[in-house]
Amino acid sequence: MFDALSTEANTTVQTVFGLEGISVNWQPPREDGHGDLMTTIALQLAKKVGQSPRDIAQKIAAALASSSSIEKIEVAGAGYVNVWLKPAVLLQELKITEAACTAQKARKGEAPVIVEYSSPNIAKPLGIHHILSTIIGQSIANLYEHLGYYVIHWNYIADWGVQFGKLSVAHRHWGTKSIQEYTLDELLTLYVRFHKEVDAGKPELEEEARKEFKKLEDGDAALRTFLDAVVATTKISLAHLYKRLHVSFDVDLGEGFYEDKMAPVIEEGKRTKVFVEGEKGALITNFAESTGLPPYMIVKGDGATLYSTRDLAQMRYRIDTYHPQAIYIVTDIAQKLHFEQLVATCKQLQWEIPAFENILFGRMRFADGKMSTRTGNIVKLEEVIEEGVHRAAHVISSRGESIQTDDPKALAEMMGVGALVYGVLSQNRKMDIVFDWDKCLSFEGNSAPYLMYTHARACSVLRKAKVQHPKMPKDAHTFTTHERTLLSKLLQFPSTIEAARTEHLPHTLANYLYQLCQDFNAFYSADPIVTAPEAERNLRLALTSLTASVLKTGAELLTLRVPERM
RNA sequence: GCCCGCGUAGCUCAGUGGAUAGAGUACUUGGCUUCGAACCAAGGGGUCGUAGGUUCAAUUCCUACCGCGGGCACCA
Repeated sequence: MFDALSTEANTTVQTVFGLEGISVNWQPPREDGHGDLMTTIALQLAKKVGQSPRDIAQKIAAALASSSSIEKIEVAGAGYVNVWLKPAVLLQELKITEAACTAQKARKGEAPVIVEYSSPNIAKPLGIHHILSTIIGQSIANLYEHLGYYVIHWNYIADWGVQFGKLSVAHRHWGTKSIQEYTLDELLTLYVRFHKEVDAGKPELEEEARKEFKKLEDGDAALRTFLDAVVATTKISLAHLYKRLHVSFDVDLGEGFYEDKMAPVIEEGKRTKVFVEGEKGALITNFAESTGLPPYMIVKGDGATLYSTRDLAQMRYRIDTYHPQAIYIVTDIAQKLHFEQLVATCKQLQWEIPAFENILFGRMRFADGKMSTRTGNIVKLEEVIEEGVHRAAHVISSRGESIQTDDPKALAEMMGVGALVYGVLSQNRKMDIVFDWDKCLSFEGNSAPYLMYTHARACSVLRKAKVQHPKMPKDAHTFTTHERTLLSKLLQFPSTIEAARTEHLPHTLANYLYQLCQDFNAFYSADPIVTAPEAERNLRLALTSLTASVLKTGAELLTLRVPERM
């Protein structure tokens, strides 16, 4: 922000105090009444320069007072320097916010960023907890894309493993129809039945399932057909859900894809002695004691492969095929160790891997215990969405005449899905969440409908004024407090999305949008817009229009949608 | 046992090496003859888990402890 001022201030401080390489850390003040920008540079320099913070601050203020961009500068408190900028400077700066509302074109020739998220299981409906990886991942991918990165949205589908042996066994024993005809719910019922029978005294079923899966691994054609049918059923259901959530993928390779890509990796590890024999004939990697990492199993004692084997093969495949600049994998915190071991193993294999981060989020659980697909103790994502849309429809119909939308059904969808998604994205992803119907479908206060309402309200003002794209005035005599507060907030949009991308924290954007709404609504109720004198009217309409653009852009980055009427 | 994350208002959560720690919700009030009241404005409510340490300045960084959650070889 404000490059000209920054340069001027740096030069000033360096000259006045004879210091090299000092740069002034300008920040937007946290509270009103401290100007447009503030700095604590005087406090930081006090010891180095051997003067009191207030004296230093006074000297900086005196030197900068004549700057062409500064309207007022003052020293406050222990030695803060607060700056008020001239209206023309602030209005000029808003152009950067305007530009930030348009997605940047992908930079040519730049290596891709792979974002892996959602990663559902096959043959089971998505549970409510799947919303976390799905939405957090999509919003992070959106941020990268908006800021000009070439992003590969990657869905790593769990379509391999002993669970298919179990499913096949369950189908053979208790199946009621041909495999293609099952719904996901029915497949889940079969899976739950399997575990019930095991627990009820048929442990031999487990062994049967393992053998069944071994047959699949050995290329049994009938089982392959079985698996393909189940995958097809699952994908149809997923596609439907992803569409409602505004989530999309470029690649959706399953674990099975890596079946023939693991052997070379295992060979390489053996040859380089990175993989060594562990207990019961298993193949493991040991790490230096300084890493604090426990051994990592690559191949089981019976020769079967694991998650880790496939992830190594996948790493190799991604690097060789896409040459990505970064790989980000969005998973819950329980997988942290696994990915630390994966990266450490890659290093021991001397693979040159790109920037890598396991983007973690907290666990979701029920107030009365864990979610478990084994027992069927699962709240389905789709039923939560349906409930949200249902509740939204109820709110809409109860408002009767005051509703302005011409499509209540679409609005209910937008609100119901939005409430759920906003609930996830407005809090720090690292926090654990206890599932609660009312909490995750909130329509009040800091929630999706508040953003939607504010956007609809801003659009309504522009309709009333009969202007579509009002131009931001080049100058203004003065600002009201509410104009200035709103304007400051609008200025922060570009740095907010950049920080949300860098830190992989979409909730910082959600919180910013919420504050923007608060500032706009306070401005709206204090300052007349359409009926104001011409100069004020032009400025206020332009601020209203820019607020609407920022809200829409920001919301869409979070996978939300906002209406023009509601 | 070892390792990781979290602990902020009654509840649900933001936040930061810096000025008086903020929202929502709940409670108490005020504001529609005026651009959308799904809104705005005002009020009460806090030993920022506990104890030390570093710093001009710590709720923020470091250490220990307590509480909760997770992980620690044949699941993913």
